[in-house]
Amino acid sequence: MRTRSYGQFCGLARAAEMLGQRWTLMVLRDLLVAPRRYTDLLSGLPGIPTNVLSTRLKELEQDGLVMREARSGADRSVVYRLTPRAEALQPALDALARWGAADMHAPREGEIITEASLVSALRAGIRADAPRPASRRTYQVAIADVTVHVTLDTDAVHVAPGPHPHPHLIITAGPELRDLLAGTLDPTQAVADGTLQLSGDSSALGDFAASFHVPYRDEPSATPATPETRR
Amino acid sequence: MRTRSYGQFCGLARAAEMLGQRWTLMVLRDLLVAPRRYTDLLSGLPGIPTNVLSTRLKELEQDGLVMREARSGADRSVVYRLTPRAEALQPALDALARWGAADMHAPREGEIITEASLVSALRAGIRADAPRPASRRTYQVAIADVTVHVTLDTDAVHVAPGPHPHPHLIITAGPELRDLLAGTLDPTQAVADGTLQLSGDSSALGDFAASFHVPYRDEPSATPATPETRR
DNA sequence: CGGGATCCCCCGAGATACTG
DNA sequence: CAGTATCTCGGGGGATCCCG
Repeated sequence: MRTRSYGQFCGLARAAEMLGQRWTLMVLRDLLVAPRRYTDLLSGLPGIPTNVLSTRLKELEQDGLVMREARSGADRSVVYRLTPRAEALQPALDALARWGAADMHAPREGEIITEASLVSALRAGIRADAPRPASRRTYQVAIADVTVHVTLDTDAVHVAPGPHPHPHLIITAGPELRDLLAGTLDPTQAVADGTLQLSGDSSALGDFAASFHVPYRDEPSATPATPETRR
Repeated sequence: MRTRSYGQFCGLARAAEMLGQRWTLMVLRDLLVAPRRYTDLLSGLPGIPTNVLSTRLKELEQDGLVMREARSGADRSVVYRLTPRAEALQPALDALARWGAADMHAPREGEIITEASLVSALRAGIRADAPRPASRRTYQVAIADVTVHVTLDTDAVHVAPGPHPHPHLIITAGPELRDLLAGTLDPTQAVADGTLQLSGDSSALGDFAASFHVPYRDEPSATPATPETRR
């Protein structure tokens, strides 16, 4: 049985009817990163009950947001893939993610970072107005056990899961990467004190930092030691 | 007791934790239009149980999204007003509303149009790239029993609830206004067949139509014989 | 009359076990 | 691997009641 309608001829109400169920946005976030199998989704969303995931996938399929691809063959796996209709959610989910990130400073007790959460955060933070580098640059970003890669093209930014075969620069960090995206973490100092670890062409870090921006709501008053300027 | 966390360091998860409860987005939509009293919200959201509205308002207040203003004085009314933090949701809710409107053609059985839904739909549909008129134009838009007004300034578009004292043009329509926003309703023909009723400076209709755009997902090819198909 | 609080019922979510 | 089955429990739907 589907959730009751809100009874209004309203785009936001329609969206809320399709997306408002618990875990639905998280499932879509994961599928926006890449098509996933059932168990991929389970492991990427710790805490989701299996019956709830099962129910959500059926509802999303019925709403025309998810396609279920049963692969017959060697690996009899089932892959869930977003429809174009669901992919059109990207701008809206990015806006929501930016809003939610505006007062997300550090992980709360027990909060983890997943591949999908990192890709989602970076995609949401791509600045349209960023100066693009003269030539393509590639990065690998690692936090804890998740790795994603970023491509700075001369005309676009791409974020995708997994490592990059030949990145110009490998950035290894912790949740403090959040501050780098906000512009409240001085890159050179962060490298100096080990918050950020670089491997490769360190000079490419500036282009990376300039390509993203996820501001905090109330720019925290400069920490005494680091009077960091913000944009 | 608040809803459980998703356990991830993720802006979208934070947003979902604050906004994902049933009716929350609708309450915020109404408050984005104007501060409201408890009974205003009840009447603007037919079907919401009073205990749910009460609970949502408390949660929103605790999350720093709503301020409760108890007016002592002649009218001892309580007014709920959004905080700046909640007003920052506007772009995200607009994006969601556009997405939800993309396959919202006609009202489903029993669906109504409220003041907040109309203001919200128009605000979500403001095109940033629209040509602005040489001088300010004002409109009053009426559907069924709700009336809102629109101001086309030379550098911005404003949508607000209620009538306008001296509109250049009064537009009276039905849900087919949705098709006008999508660009699939020919204004001159709609006026001719009574779908749109104008009162005032009819020549201002073009500027109005050009200022908004809420496309359908699959743009239905302009049906030459029957311009209007769905209802 | 505005602004809720209280009650009951039931569905949906959480947790876990089990199966094709 | 990809779910279904079952149970419990909290939260939403709906109606009514209460208080200043």
